[in-house]
Amino acid sequence: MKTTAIPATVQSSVADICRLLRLPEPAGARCARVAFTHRAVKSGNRLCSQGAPLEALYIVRSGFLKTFIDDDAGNETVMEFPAAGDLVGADSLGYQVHPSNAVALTDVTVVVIPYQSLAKLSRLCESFDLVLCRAISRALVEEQALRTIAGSLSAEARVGRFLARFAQRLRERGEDGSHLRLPMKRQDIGSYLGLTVETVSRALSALHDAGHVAVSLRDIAIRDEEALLALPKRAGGASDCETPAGRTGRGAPRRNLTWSDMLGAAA
Amino acid sequence: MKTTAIPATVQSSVADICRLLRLPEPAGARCARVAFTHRAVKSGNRLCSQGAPLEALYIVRSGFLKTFIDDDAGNETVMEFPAAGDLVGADSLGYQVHPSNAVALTDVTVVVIPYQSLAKLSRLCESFDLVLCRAISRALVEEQALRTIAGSLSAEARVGRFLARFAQRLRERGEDGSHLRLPMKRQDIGSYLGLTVETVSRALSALHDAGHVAVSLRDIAIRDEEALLALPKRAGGASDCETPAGRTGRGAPRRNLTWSDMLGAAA
DNA sequence: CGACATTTTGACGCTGGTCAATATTGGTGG
DNA sequence: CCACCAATATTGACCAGCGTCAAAATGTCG
Repeated sequence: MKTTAIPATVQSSVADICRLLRLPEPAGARCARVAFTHRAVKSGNRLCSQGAPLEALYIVRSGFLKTFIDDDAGNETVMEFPAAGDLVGADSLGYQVHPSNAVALTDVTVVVIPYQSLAKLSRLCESFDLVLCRAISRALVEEQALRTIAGSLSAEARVGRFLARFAQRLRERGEDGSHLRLPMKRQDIGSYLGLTVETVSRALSALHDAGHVAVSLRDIAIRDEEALLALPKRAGGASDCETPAGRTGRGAPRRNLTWSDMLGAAA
Repeated sequence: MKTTAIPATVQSSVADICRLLRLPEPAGARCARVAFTHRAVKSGNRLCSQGAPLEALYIVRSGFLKTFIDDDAGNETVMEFPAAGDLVGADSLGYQVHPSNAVALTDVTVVVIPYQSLAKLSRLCESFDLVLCRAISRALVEEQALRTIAGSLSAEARVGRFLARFAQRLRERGEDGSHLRLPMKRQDIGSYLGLTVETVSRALSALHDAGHVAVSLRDIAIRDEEALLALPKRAGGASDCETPAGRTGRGAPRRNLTWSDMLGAAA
């Protein structure tokens, strides 16, 4: 939960934001003037609600959230689990109201970018919008990647990828990644992956029994990340089309490339 | 395929682009100077390829495309079917290379927005980037909506929604919408919805037999759009939680709100 | 310690994936 | 114009993965 290298001020500059987003700062920019306030959200509280008018974008500084859509029947579909450095509210830019809800799964702090100030920013800080574009673009790719795996992988493989991806995101944020504490319920994971609670639970048990992870409630220890990513698409055959024997060969040259492959090489 | 109200010039202004995207033009803008060239792509040819360096964004003027991702095993996952007014290549902005392929399903013309000129545009035409942001944001919401239906609806309901959505998109572009000619194969629809070819075919036959549509190969006549959108989530129960009897009641006040609900009211 | 939420495990059935065969279309050349 | 072929679409039979229902186990909070 530590926000590496970003001081605990109550305001953030454009440079801070780019660092958080892990995107290069726009070229010639005297954006130093502009500063954005922070906001704290306690665990369980909402950051924004579906149907509410668009007021601001948020960039997470610390903690975890869950964004979801309530359909007409009342059941929710989880869209993302934003963590430090993720943009929240990007989906509302194209419309006048928020299409989704965001609640804090842990205590959270965010940088607030008021919607009104976006137009002003275009003048004050050229091509700051472009940084936003790139951040939204990334969210889009993430969403596409998720649809790819949800559409073609078995339940166990989806859960495996979810865990590996979560660990990778922790690593990107400077944490260990070999041990993780999930901030969300099984139900949320299921909704996120297009599965039921029971299936998620069973998949976790199976991965545990196979020795790929050690599951104790929401505490997960990653034992064999390779294996998590090499789980079969459907049934029967070996992990992939390549890798004739064994299971991807233990200590193969590639490390955390697999989800990145799908995302197509980060900038 | 007529590009309503947009002249068949070989260049487009910023205003033209906003009209195509169905987004309001940025406020105070002397963007008239800037002009973008067009490009024609014959049916079956590629607009851009996965892994290729990012060179330009495209906005479709006429025709249909298919964007898809090839995973390591060689099988493709269809992401979108861009039509007139849709942005192609938005997913590449956040990275240095194209994460996806785009091929023309029919003869296609696009407006080319060179990547290099995006930075220049920020100066010449303030908040043009913001228009882009909103277009990408819409794509993101579309993607989320798709995951919602793919994650919770039955095969038949997915195909029904797909057809209704396709008809709606034609209507948004000034066409009839009661009769449509699909530009893509069953296989593509299946990949798009997370189903197999056979299941798509069966679903279409079922919808045909139920009288909701008339299917003849790629020519589809929509007979009861209400019914297409009211198909059951899983199995057993009635169409929804509401609507006690019948099937959503034939000629109910709502028309093309259903997918829009999910998208959360267009701007 | 008791009420409740979350997680796990079991049994069963249906949806939809898989394999296989046939039908229809479109394109090409004789 | 028709024979021939590949690509696409449809249909059928089979069965397994996962959703559903039900209950028990474990954890959380007042």
